[in-house]
Amino acid sequence: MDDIQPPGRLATLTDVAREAGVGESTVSRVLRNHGSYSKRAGERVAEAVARLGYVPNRLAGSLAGQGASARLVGVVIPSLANVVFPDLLRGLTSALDAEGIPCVIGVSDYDPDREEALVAALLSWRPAALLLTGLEHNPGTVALAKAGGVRVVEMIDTDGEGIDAVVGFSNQAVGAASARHLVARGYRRIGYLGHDLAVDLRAGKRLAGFEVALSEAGLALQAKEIRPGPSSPASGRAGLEALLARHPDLDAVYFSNDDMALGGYFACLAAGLAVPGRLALFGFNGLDFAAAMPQPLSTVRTPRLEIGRQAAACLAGEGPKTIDLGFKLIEGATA
Amino acid sequence: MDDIQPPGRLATLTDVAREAGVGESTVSRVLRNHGSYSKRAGERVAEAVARLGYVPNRLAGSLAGQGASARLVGVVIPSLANVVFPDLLRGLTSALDAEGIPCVIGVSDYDPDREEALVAALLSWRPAALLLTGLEHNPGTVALAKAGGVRVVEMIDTDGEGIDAVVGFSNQAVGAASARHLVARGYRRIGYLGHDLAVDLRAGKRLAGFEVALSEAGLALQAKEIRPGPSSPASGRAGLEALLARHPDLDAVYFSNDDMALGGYFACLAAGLAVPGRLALFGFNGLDFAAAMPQPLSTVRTPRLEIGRQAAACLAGEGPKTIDLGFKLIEGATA
DNA sequence: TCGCCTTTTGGCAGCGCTGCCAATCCGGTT
DNA sequence: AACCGGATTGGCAGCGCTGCCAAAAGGCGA
Repeated sequence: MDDIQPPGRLATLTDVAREAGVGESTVSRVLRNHGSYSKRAGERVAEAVARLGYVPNRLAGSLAGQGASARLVGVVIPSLANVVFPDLLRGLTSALDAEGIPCVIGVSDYDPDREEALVAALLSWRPAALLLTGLEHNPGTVALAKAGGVRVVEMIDTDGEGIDAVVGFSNQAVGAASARHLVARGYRRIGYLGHDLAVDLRAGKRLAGFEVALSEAGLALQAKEIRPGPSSPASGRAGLEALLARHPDLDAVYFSNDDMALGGYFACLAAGLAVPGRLALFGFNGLDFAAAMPQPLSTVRTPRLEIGRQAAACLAGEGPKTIDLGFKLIEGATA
Repeated sequence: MDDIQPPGRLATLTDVAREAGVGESTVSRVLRNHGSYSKRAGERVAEAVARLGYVPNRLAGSLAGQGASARLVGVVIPSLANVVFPDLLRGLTSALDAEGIPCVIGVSDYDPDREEALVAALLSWRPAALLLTGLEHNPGTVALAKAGGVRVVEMIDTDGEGIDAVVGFSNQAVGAASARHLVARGYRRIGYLGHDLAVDLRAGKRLAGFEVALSEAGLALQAKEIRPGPSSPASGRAGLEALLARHPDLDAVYFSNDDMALGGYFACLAAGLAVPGRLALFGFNGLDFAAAMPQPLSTVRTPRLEIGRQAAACLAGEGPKTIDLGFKLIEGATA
């Protein structure tokens, strides 16, 4: 622990070997607990490590090791502003920490070109695996990922073809289930309120599934309000007010997610509209606050943590694989 | 782009040099745009790179380079469940992406021992800098960080001594300002509702500042309810119900953060308590939903993104430095 | 055409570690 | 005392790249 380094230079494995009076290979074997070594050697190395405050250099280790890939995984997510993605990371890190594998993250801001650049940047660290969000990528991204020679896991969305492994649920099915729920409850004049679909493709898939199920019931969406920018309660509140101003006769609104729905709920409270008597609200994600509302929000709970965990478990595997973790419709009291 | 690699082996800089008919050093210079090279050499290298689908190996690059530190930063945060930390990461990555520096993250779960382990693990990647949360760490963590020879930036909290650079705001001052606001508004029977303080030390500092300011006004906290586990709207709702059951005479409640306050607000709505007439609510963080509530939440807005950005800016700097980014009291309509 | 200076270039050591291989050690046999 | 097999050990090449240096190539005025 004492700082007896020659200033400016960190201890190396060679220093440890000298200090412990053993060979480099022995130190390496002891530190990785790989191969056989005597108890005595183990002790001397441990002492020397403590004395020098040695921290192994994994850059060198990974470079020298078999396959030259690092015990790191690269993760590209579109945003950190939407709780969904931190939740995903949460599941991931909880599973990966157990193995001592850290995540290197990149945030694409929903921009496919940025995603491609991030994938290239992350691959340059020779990660053991690459985790992407969604199934839609630039051709260049796919080419890079395939050529990179790493396991690729795509998270969240199962509606389409994956590069390698896919872990998530069907957004179309979520939309369809949501629509069927509203129809079964007797709602007929249904509107949609969402954030930018061109950007959040999965929200678009949900809406597509929603409309299909609606038309199967002989209904059609009465109104659609798309707000620019990311989803948020503020956007949901303003959006619902705008939607109702244009279509006061709606009896239910399907939101692109719970954040938007919370804003919608606030708009109803502020305007004194009875929920769900005057207007029913239906969300998506099953965030924490949904259950704490005076009337629990009707929504669909997605297995976000579990997706992260399963994605981590997938890294070990081989070959293409799709894991559909499903979702759970929460009846709630707003629809 | 075509996949003409000898199977299983990724192209190396030497391959590119051969393909382009130039020396390795020239390729290196071209790729890093460092040193001088002819236009012709630049073109030939660019072509070879494209032809081979070459992705540089930064493990090797960092190992060979000066100082042998990687263009990576290590980040340790206590949690991903609380929006605050993703926001911090958001600020960080937005600033760092511009420089092409990715973050390697570790999540400590508010456990100092885990934090220490993560710091050791991250240092083994020889990051250019280390970003920690808060000022309280194990002695071992501090020793590692100091010996690691990297710039250390501690984020969020400025109430205490930092290792190197510190970027954040004073949690004590936040608590004091919150108390003064409630006192000025005429509230006298004030309670506190928080999540686990032993774990979230910064919430504890806010409460300490709050109580000091209260006593300076000749008042004292009437009741304190601490809920185990992390903060959440559900915990806030259950907590407020418990608190009011024990102390029905409170006229204001200070919450450990906005999530808890939102739960409290829902509890009031459900119980038909007028806010702030019957009970005033005061939060912390200034999250997005606070402004969208029918009555905007009275809270304190913290510069989370800015902390991340400034922390990134700090990495370049030298020597100890403390940046207090302050906070903003949002009057709102709930207190 | 020649010499001189600047730009451009390639060779090669070495970053810190791991994997391989051959050397050494130890305990029990013959 | 010589021998044997397994456990333990150290030396060293090499992972892919960068930094340094000396060599080669141009440019230009005399």
